[in-house]
Amino acid sequence: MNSLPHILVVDDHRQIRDSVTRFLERNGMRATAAKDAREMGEKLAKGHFDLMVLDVMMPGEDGLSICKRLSAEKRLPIIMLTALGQDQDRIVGLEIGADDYLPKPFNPRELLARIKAVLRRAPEERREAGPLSGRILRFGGLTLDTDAHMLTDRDGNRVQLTTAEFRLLTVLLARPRTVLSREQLLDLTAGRAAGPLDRTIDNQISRLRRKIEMDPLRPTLITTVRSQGYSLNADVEVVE
Amino acid sequence: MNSLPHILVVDDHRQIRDSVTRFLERNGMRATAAKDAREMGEKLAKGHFDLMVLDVMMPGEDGLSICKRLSAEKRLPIIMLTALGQDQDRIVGLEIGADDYLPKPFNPRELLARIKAVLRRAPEERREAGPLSGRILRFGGLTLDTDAHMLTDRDGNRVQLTTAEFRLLTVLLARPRTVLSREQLLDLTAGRAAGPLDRTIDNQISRLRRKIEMDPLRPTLITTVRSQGYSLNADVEVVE
DNA sequence: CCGGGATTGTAACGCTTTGTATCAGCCCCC
DNA sequence: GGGGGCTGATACAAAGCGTTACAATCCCGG
Repeated sequence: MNSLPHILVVDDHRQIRDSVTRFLERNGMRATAAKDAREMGEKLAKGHFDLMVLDVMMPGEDGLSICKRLSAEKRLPIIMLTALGQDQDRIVGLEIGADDYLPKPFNPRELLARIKAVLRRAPEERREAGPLSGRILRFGGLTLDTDAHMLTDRDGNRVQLTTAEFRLLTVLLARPRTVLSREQLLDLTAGRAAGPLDRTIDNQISRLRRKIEMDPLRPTLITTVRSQGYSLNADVEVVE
Repeated sequence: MNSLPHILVVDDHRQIRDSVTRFLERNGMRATAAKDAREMGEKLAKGHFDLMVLDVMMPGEDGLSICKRLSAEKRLPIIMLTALGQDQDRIVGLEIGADDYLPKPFNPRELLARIKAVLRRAPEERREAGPLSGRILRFGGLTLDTDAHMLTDRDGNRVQLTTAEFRLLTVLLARPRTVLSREQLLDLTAGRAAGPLDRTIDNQISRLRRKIEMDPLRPTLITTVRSQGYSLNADVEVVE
C-alpha cells in the first residue's frame, strides 16, 4: 500500500469524531468521519477505506448491528468503541465480528496502536475493495458477469445462474484457495445458521458444479475438503 | 473430528499454563503448553500452530523480545498476556508486533473471544493456503496439480487423490528428504494429536504408496524410517 | 388474487473415504 | 534361530458426501 491508510470514524458525538480524526491525521493516516449509519453507508459507497472505527452506542442503527451486517458482506476491519467497558460487552463485541474493541474513555495512542496492529495483519486483499467490485471476473477459463448473473463458458456457451448459485459462487470467488465451511457459506450466502442436518450447501455446490465444472463427476474448480468444507481453486482476475 | 485451531500457550507459571490449556480444550480448541522460550522453539519446529498466547514476564528470554523476534520472521498471530495493565505497556506490546494484548488477571472467556477474533481475521496466512497451493509440482517423475488434487503418472495416467492422501502428500512435498514422525504428520494433515495406538498415518501412507509408487511393495519415493517416521525422497520442482 | 413454472430446501439412498482392529511378515539384536 | 517390537496389508464399520426425487416457496404475468 503506497498511500496512507484511510480510516472511517463513525460516532454520533461530534467532539469525539473531530478529535479522533484530527489525531489520526496528525499521525500519518487519512481519516473521514460519519455521524450515523446512513452517513457511514454513503461514505463507504463512495470511497475506499482500510478500517472503520465504530461506536457501539448510537441512535438509529446500533453499532453491534452494523458490525454484524458489515462483517458478513464486506471485508472491512472494524474496531469498536464503547462506553461500556465490562467484560461481557467486550466479549459480545468480539464474538459478533469486530476485529478489536476499545472501552471509552480511551487513550488516543492506544487507539492508534490498535489500528496499526489490525492493519498490519489484515491481508492486502481484505482492505482492497475486494474482487467483486468489478463487473466481470475471470477464473479457471470461465467468465462471470456479476451484473447479469451470467456465466460464459470456455467454449463461449452462456449459462444463466440462479440467485442462490450466483451468491455461492461470488462468496467463493471472494476467497479463492480458502476452505470455507458449510456454516460459513450458509451464513454468507443466505444469512442464516445451519440446522443440525443441513445439506443445503452440499446441494447448491452440486448444482453449481454442474454448471461450471468441465467434468462434474471430477470437480477441479470447487474441491471438497472432507469434514471441512469447500474451496475454489483458481486465480480470480478482475477484468472490468 | 474436525481440525481444531491449535494454540500454543507460553507461560512460566504452571498453574496458568494448565488452566488455560484446559479451558481452551474444553472450548473447542487444541492447546499445547510451553514453559519458556526454548520449549516454545521446540514445539514450533515440530508442529503446526494457529496462534500463540505469550506471557510477557518470563525468566530467560522475555516475552516482548520473543514477540519481536517472531513477528519478524514467522507470521504467527500472537496474543500477549501481562500483569502490567497500564496503557503504556499495552501500547508497546501492540507496537512491537503482537496481534492483541490482555492484562492479567483476565477472564478466560475474554481470552477465548480474542483468540477467536484474531483467528477469524487471519485465515489466509498459514491455515490453508500453503506455499505450494495453486502450483504444479513435479517430483520423482510424477506431476501433482495442487488445484485439482490430481496426480499424473510417468505414463500420463491420471489418478485422483482423496483429501487425506492429498494433504499427506503435500505435507511431505513441503519437506522433501526430511523424516517426519507420525505425530508430526498427523498434526500437519489432520490437525489432531495421536492416540496411543494410532495407525492412521501408516494406513494413509499405505494408500498413498499404492497410487504413487511404481512398485508399492518396494517403495522408493516414500521410505520408512523404522521407529522414526516417513520421508519423501525426491527433488521437488515447482513447474508453474 | 391466482396459477404455473422456476427455484430452493429437505429427505433419503448408496457410494466413497477414512479410522480402527487385526494379523502376518520383517527387522534387529541377541 | 528365536523373540519382541514395528510395519504393511486387509477387513470392517462409521461417517461424509453426491445425487436424485420431491415438497415448499418464490416470482411474475395475467
